[in-house]
Amino acid sequence: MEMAAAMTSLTDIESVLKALASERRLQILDWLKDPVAHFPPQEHGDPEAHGACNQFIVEKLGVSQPAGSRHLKVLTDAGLVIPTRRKGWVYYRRNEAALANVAALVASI
Amino acid sequence: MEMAAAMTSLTDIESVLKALASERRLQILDWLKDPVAHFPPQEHGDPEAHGACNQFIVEKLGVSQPAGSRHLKVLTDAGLVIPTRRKGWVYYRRNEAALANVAALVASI
DNA sequence: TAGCCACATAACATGATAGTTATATGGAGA
DNA sequence: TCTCCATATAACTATCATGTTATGTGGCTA
Repeated sequence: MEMAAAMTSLTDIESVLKALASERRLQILDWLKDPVAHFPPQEHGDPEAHGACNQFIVEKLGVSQPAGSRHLKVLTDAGLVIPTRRKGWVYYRRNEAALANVAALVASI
Repeated sequence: MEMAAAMTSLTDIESVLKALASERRLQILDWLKDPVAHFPPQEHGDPEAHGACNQFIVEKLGVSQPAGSRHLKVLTDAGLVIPTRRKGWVYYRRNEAALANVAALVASI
C-alpha cells in the first residue's frame, strides 16, 4: 500500500495552480458546491452524490461542448473534481480533500 | 477612508492565481522567505528589511535580465511582493499579508 | 557633465491555452 | 442491429505567456 503523494514540489504546486487559475474553472467549482441549486433536476444520477452532468455544466458555462468538456478534463486531471460515468452521462463532483490540500499548499507558499 | 478591497470575485482570484501559477515565481517567493540564506551579501540595502535585489534574483533564476525583471513585475503587480527602490537598486520582499490573503481565498474555493 | 550600472521597455520568436466546427466513439434503448 | 444522444477527440485559429536580444532610462559617482 502506497502513501498518498506528498505533492510538495514547486512543479506540483504550479500545475494545480494552473488548473485553478481560470475563471471558468473557478466558476464550475463554485457551482458544484451546490449542484441542486445551480443545475436543472436530473432524472438519472443523484446530484448530491455524484454532482452535475457534463452537459448541464457546459450549457451553463455558455461555451461549446468541446470547450466545456476540456475544462472538466483539466479539473479532472488535476484531481480537483471526481467524474462518475453512468448511463451515458458523466457526472462531476468536487474533490473536497484535494481542494483542502491545495489550500494547505498555498498557505505554505 | 476606504475599506481594504474584499477581493472576492472569481476574476480577482483568477488573476492572483495566474501570478502564482509559475514555477519561477514560486521559486522567487520561496527564496525570499530567507534572503540572507539564498542570496549573496548586499553592501547596500538590508536584506532582512527590504529583501533581495533584482539582479541577484535574476542571476539565481538563470534567465535573461528582462525575463527575470518581468517575473518580478508580475509578482509586484499582483501585490505579492513589495519593491523598494534605493540607490539604483530595487529590492523585493514578500508581502506576507497579501500571501495570507491569497491562502484564505484559495481555502474558500 | 560624463560615464557607468541597474533596471525597464521594445521588438520579436515560440509554445501553451482556449475557443471554434467537424467528426469519432460508445453505450442505451427501440 | 440500428439509431440516438452524450461525450471525446481532431484540426484549426486567435490570443496569451515566456523566452530571447537590442535599446532606452535614470540615478550614482567620479
